Amino acid sequence: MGRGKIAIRRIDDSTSRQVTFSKRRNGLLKKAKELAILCDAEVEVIIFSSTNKLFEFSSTSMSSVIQRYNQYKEENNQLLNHAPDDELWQMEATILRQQLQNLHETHRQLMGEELCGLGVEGLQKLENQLEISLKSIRKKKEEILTNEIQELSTRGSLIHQQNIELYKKLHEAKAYAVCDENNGFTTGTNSVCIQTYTPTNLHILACTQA
Amino acid sequence: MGRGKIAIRRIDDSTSRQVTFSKRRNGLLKKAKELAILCDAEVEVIIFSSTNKLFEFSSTSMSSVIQRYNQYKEENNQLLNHAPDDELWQMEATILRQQLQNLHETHRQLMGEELCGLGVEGLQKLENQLEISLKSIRKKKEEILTNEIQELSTRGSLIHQQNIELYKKLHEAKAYAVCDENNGFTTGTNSVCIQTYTPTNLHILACTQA
DNA sequence: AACTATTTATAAGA
DNA sequence: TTCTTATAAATAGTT
Repeated sequence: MGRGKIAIRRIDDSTSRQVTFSKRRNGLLKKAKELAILCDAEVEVIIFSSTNKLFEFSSTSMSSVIQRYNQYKEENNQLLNHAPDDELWQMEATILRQQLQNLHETHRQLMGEELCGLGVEGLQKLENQLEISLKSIRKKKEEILTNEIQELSTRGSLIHQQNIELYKKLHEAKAYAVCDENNGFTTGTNSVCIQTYTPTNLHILACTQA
Repeated sequence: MGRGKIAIRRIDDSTSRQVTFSKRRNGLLKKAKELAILCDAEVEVIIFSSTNKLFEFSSTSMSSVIQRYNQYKEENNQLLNHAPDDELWQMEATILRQQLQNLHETHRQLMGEELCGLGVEGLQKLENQLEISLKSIRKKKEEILTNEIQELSTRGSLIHQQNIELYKKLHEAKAYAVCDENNGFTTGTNSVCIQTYTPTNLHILACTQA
């Protein structure tokens, strides 16, 4: 795949080999990753360059794959000469992995994937379960929203109430200030001012703060 | 690289995923081999399918690569090489148990239980997912039912067809029996015989079919 | 398991 | 190393 075709054997030219290594290494790692994602597989790649540099990819954890690999090989080769502790933990891990796998399958079905193994009856049961789930989820959502609205509304009217109080106080303060001014020099305009503040402003307030 | 482009994410259809796995697995192993040869590198690939089958490639010996890998890692992470086997397994079990627990929680939420940890947004996402699931499940169910109906219908008409054939044969047999009585006479009589039988039987048949 | 239309990887060159 | 581009190779969808 390139300008020309090359035979699959060691590239003699060192520079060219280095360049090809870099390109193909990336290609391999990319494809490993894609395979793992696309096909839900556990994939692990280890590469040592001729200059002894390490490159790796692992879809899960490297050590877990290696462990699993060893486990697989041991099962096949029947080289089970383990210390008891080892075996116990290993067994535990195996059981857990199995459980995880089962749960994974159920989970997929709940997500509407991998329905092939199910008959009409199974599908119906799944459907019923999901409808129950939906009902429960919607109820919970409504509950939260209702609460939020309730709270907001309560807080709103509280604030509004405070506002009214504040304006009342403000008004009183102003009224006193006017009275203070009247102490020395009296004019007709002052009394007019007081009267215009009292009822009208409170009404306007109620509108703007609501 | 195919008839169409695909997004790199888990393939939902299980058959398709299986096929792709098979193709890409071969591709990956081939490329690993080529890289090892072309660039004189030590390459190792381990693949576990979602059905837990093992596939592997190693340019030298697998255990030697793993050993080398562990040696390489030893510098950064002493745990992998130095910890006794049972500790490694214990670690693995712990990780698996954690994964199981996480999946369990998600599972409960899909079942409409334990929704307390979720906000409105999370609930909405869950709801959307379940609706997608339901759609997919109902589609599958309908598919199965439609197929069943189709099959029954096909089998029904097949049986009916057989019925017609049987009646025809029966009639012919009777016609010949009548002709045998007329031993040696010409075709004129035969055709009359047939005509008297034919329409009646077909009529009866037509009624049973409908 | 083949086939083939496309997409992707990459060899060569800059 | 990185970019470009012509071409080889891989593979998605189809039969």
